[in-house]
Amino acid sequence: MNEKDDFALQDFLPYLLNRAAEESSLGFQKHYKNRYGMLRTEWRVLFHLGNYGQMTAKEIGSRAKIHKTKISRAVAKLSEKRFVTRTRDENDRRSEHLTLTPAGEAAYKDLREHALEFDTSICARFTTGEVAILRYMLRNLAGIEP
Amino acid sequence: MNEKDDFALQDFLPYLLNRAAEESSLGFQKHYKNRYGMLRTEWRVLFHLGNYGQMTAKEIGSRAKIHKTKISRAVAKLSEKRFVTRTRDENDRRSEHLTLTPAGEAAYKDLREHALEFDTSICARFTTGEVAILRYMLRNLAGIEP
DNA sequence: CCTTGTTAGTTACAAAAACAACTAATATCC
DNA sequence: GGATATTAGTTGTTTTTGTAACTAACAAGG
Repeated sequence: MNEKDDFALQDFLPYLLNRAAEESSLGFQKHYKNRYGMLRTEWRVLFHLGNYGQMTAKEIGSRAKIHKTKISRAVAKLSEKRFVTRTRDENDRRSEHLTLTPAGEAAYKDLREHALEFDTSICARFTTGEVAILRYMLRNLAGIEP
Repeated sequence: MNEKDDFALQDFLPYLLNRAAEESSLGFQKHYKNRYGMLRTEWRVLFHLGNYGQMTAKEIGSRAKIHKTKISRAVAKLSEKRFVTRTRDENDRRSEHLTLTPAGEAAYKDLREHALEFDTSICARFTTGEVAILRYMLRNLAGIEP
């Protein structure tokens, strides 16, 4: 039906990347969804705060490349759940500093444990060298500095 | 603020995969979105039909792991745009065979051109060996047979 | 045949994302 | 100082997705 061509859909990188990302997200989702009723943006925010410490919504947004409306709503949810506290910056009263509460810290540590396990189980299918190359390439593609 | 730990968010594969996928999607999106007003699922369906020839919605769904409701809506849109025609299977009148119209074929070829270019530009940042490893790993992660 | 079960695809409704418009605080420049 | 522009974050509205329930056609066992 179709003349021969050097294009194959299953080799197209954006397609492959999306399929792989969807698949891996699905595997990890159940941890934060079932156990804490979180959305993807919520755990990303939680992880950023847990991983890097106190931050403003703005900083999380620019680091994780998440739109500010998504952050705003995620922070509202996390605040409802008493996982983060918001304190106004006294020098610039527009922005507020987000910090994990002890409960938020506990959730973060629990999820981090599962994340680490999940990550390890993925890597187990490949050699150490392959995984290193994958990470390096994905960071490059994602626009994250090494 | 946070005790040392061997977990770093920017190394977590589901996170990296999603970031890389989003970034690369964004780059390609403008072609099918601006030029043809398509959604992601629509171009995927179009590409499947262009790449593999006539298929049913079911087949596309299982190949691309897209839920049937998304396929259904994408096919409806593509049909409105006169990019695909639907013909009932006479032996099993539940399913219908989807085929690209000449207009659909033209759109596919045009987008395929851009896809190829885009893919090439991505690969240019890496060595041939790295790209081969990346594709192999992503196919594995996505659950696509080599 | 005729009940029961399965499958292809659609539709309806709820959840989430995208986008635009908004408020309130600060910065700039005259 | 005061008009104007920017910035941090929020809210409202529209699209898009996810999920469940549905229709219509077929299949199988009795």
